[in-house]
Amino acid sequence: MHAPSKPTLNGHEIGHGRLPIAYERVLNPSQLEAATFGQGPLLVIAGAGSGKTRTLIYRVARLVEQGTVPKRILLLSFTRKASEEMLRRAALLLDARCQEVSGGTFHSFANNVLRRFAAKIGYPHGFSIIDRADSEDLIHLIRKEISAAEDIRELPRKSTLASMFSRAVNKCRSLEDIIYEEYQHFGDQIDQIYQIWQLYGLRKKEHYFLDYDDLLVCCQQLLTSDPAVRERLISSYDYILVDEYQDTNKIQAEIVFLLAGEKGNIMVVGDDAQSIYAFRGADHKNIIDFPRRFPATHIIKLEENYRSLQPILDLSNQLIAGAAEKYSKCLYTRRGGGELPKLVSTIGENAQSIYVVREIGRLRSQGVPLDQIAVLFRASFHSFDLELELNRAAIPFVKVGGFKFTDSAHIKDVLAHIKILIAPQDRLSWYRCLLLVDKIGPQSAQRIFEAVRKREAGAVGLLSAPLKLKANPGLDRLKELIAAMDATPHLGRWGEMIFNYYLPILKALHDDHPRRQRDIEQLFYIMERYDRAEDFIADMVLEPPNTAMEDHLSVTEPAPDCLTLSTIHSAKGLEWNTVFIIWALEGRFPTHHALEQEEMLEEERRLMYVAATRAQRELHITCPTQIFDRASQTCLYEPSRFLEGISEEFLERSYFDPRNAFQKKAHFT
DNA sequence: TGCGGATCCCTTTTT
DNA sequence: GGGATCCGCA
Repeated sequence: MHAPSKPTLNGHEIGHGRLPIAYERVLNPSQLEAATFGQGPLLVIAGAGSGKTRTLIYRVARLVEQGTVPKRILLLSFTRKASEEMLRRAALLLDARCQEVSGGTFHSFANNVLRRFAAKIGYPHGFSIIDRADSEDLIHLIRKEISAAEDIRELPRKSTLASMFSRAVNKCRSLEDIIYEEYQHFGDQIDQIYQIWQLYGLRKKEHYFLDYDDLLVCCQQLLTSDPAVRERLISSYDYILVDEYQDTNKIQAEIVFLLAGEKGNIMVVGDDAQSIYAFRGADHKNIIDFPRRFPATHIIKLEENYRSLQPILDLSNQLIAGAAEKYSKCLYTRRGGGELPKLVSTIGENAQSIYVVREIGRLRSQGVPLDQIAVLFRASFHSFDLELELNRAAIPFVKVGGFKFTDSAHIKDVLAHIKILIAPQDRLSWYRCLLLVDKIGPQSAQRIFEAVRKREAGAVGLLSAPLKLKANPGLDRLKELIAAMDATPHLGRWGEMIFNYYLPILKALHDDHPRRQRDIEQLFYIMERYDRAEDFIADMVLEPPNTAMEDHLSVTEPAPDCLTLSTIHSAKGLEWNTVFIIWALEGRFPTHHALEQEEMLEEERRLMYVAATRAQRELHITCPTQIFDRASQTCLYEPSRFLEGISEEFLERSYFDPRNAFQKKAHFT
């Protein structure tokens, strides 16, 4: 028997015009069962590359084909990009109705629900969503406020505080528990930390701020406390489909449960072996608990892999077999052939980069296009040296993951000027704008903000607020900008105004302003697609462009024939002909942060598994040795523990020295 | 009060 | 190499 064939058009699956889709011809029996499943709860355990997305697409098409109103299907997935892509493919398969399916991330779904019922959660005039950086800034202000000048150094820094709070919320634990379990060294400061947490909650209320976690919590609380709202939402959807269920946390699982209602037409798809978001509270036990919450659950397993050649699957199975928790699947393929995955060690980081560049050269000469090659790594800074080598070799690449476009100072600056107009109570954005003005520091910024707030006249209140300040040309320019923006309530016109105002500031602040200027132009290009500033800002917080700026923002078509550099987290769900995993070095991957805790190590292992299963035909793992690690003050030289025990039968080991090409290597010791 | 320079720290993954 | 903080000068 053959693997089911995929009819394709431009690489995408297509149906047969208006003819019924021949599900049984294009899906394997398990996929078919999932796609055509009727009513009731369904759990699909889908191994890597087993056609999970495909199955979901066909299920959406099937439901629509059978007459379900598209809007009444709710598809929750991990990123908006993923769900858009899914619906696009479903539309190709059936027809444009599929594009109308409701969907998005849990956070964007929660946002939509809360906007509709804002009054019920105490925000009759709406709310703004703050991202992680904003939330840290707010915590920072509180931290400075409450600490007597002498003990501020004793307190955890703002990012640590933010992590503590977020973990407590996402894991549904008390702050005390989190501190005692994961931050013992701050046990003495627990009272102050708790006080900061409470003030943080208060400040958010005062400013109508919701952070990422609040979106989920408020949504869950709304569903729990208001049966009428819950009924309305339940009756809005006939079917709920959740992708990547292994990466949901307790609150998200609860939301799913609350939405399912009596009908329980809920399908979740996931793979416990690919759970890599425990650090933000994801609980892969949600998958295991699902049949308990929905006793009538039907379970389907997808184990046949259509992505990778057998040697890659063998290695992946070996990787996950070493896990403490046993996983109940084993991937197999019917496609033969393929070479053993390689583990290549080099002396130093640069030799690793040179190896990757040379291999990419070889692949290209063999006709593999660059966009079929990816380099994956644990943390985004791991690719710095490689990026230099790629530039030297004139190999174009896009980098995904890590620092985001919206994290950079100049983009945040621009967004802050929009935010003060649409949310004049937003203290953080006011501070940000005011501190950019010459001669204005924290003290003046605070006074000005309070004066504007008292006016209760929106951002233009700045023009009439009584400010006891000396003449300040910079501030006058800001006033002019605000007046002009206020007089022109068209988002499309704001870009130019802010640009003209901000450009001199940008030039004075950053010596690399040409690059930053291009970023800002890109931002305005994205902005043009929006009518309402509120929608634009909300999207920038909830779904910021994921590529790390430069010229290839995802606004235009994906850059043609370009190598992909990506964190493993951002590579989830994707696949390439050839994959390089770099820095498979003990202390880097697994990261030294994980070495002490068994659970974190297990997550690192799953991460390695996710990385390896991205490859279709070739897999190269590299391990630079003799790396001095500043954090531990030691020299790192051991390959990742996940590879150590794997026999020669599954992994070919060699040593690469750029000066005299390759040397085979029998064994590591 | 603002600001530039010196010194200390730590360096992950994402909505 | 970049933040956060401190300190001294204008």
